[in-house]
Amino acid sequence: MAAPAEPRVCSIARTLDVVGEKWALLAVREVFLGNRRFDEMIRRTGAPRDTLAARLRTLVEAGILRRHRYSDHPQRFEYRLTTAGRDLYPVILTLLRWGDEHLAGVEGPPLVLQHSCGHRLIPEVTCQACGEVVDPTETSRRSPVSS
Amino acid sequence: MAAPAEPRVCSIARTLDVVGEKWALLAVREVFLGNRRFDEMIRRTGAPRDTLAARLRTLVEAGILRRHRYSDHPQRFEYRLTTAGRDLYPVILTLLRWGDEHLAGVEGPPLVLQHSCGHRLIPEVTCQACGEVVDPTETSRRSPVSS
DNA sequence: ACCGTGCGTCCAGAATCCGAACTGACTAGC
DNA sequence: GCTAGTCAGTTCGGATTCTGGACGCACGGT
Repeated sequence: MAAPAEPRVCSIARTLDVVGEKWALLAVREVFLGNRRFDEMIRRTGAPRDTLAARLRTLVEAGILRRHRYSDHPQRFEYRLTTAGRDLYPVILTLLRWGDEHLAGVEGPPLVLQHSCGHRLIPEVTCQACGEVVDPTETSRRSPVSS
Repeated sequence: MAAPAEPRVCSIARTLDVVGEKWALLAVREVFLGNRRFDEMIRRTGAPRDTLAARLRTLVEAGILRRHRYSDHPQRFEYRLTTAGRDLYPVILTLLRWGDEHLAGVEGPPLVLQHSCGHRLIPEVTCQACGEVVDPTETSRRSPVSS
């Protein structure tokens, strides 16, 4: 009986289950940029209202966003990042960088970030232990749990 | 005439147009892990064959994967990363890390990577200019193109 | 000739996404 | 008071996309 080798259990897959749906990360992007309200997100992302509403629900359920009431009488909510949501910043940044490098038109990157050190922010992924920039050829797998 | 404020032009959105579809990044993950063949990817990702075939096509069109013939007579192809594809490694790593931190079960991360420096790889996103770990509170927007 | 493997395609149904219109609770202007 | 406008969604029918299962085809081994 040939082992069916069921789908790899993996944090990448699990993360994509949560933020991999269309518009999810764009909603998170908007919150990072300070646009926390529904209609503003609709305008800035171009998502259908319906879809955005569904996405925000799942992001709240997943603990990435938090619904915060900013008006009582017409009940109005805005969406804020939780700690887990803020931890998505590296994901956003690496996506941004890839797009800047591989899809930027002649006009260059449409959104440029500035780091507090005074320079333009160019995000790099480094090894926490040694600080070196990480390259696929310099990493290997380490004894997984067996399966 | 209220400005409709059309969707933000943004490298994140553009990147997601290319790799944001379901299964796309899992296919790329498999190639990073060395599984370059169709059936192997099917087994390891759990994607439907049809969907994977479509995804591989778009990834090839997008210049992320390259089809490489490894057998002539039964024409057989495997999928290899292009330079642009290898540049997705940071995206994969940040997704992995987020999942490890926020979705790992009691068993801990199912996939552990080792860096050539000898330590377990824990990827961090740092500023190319100053080397500091990047925090959302320490970045700001820099003169966008106007819109 | 027959079975198994590798790499897909084809198909029909299910799930999801889409845009536009609508609701409901207000606020601002006249 | 009446009309407009804003905000945060929901509802709706139609368009897309995903899904799993069956099928096709070219081998290779026995």
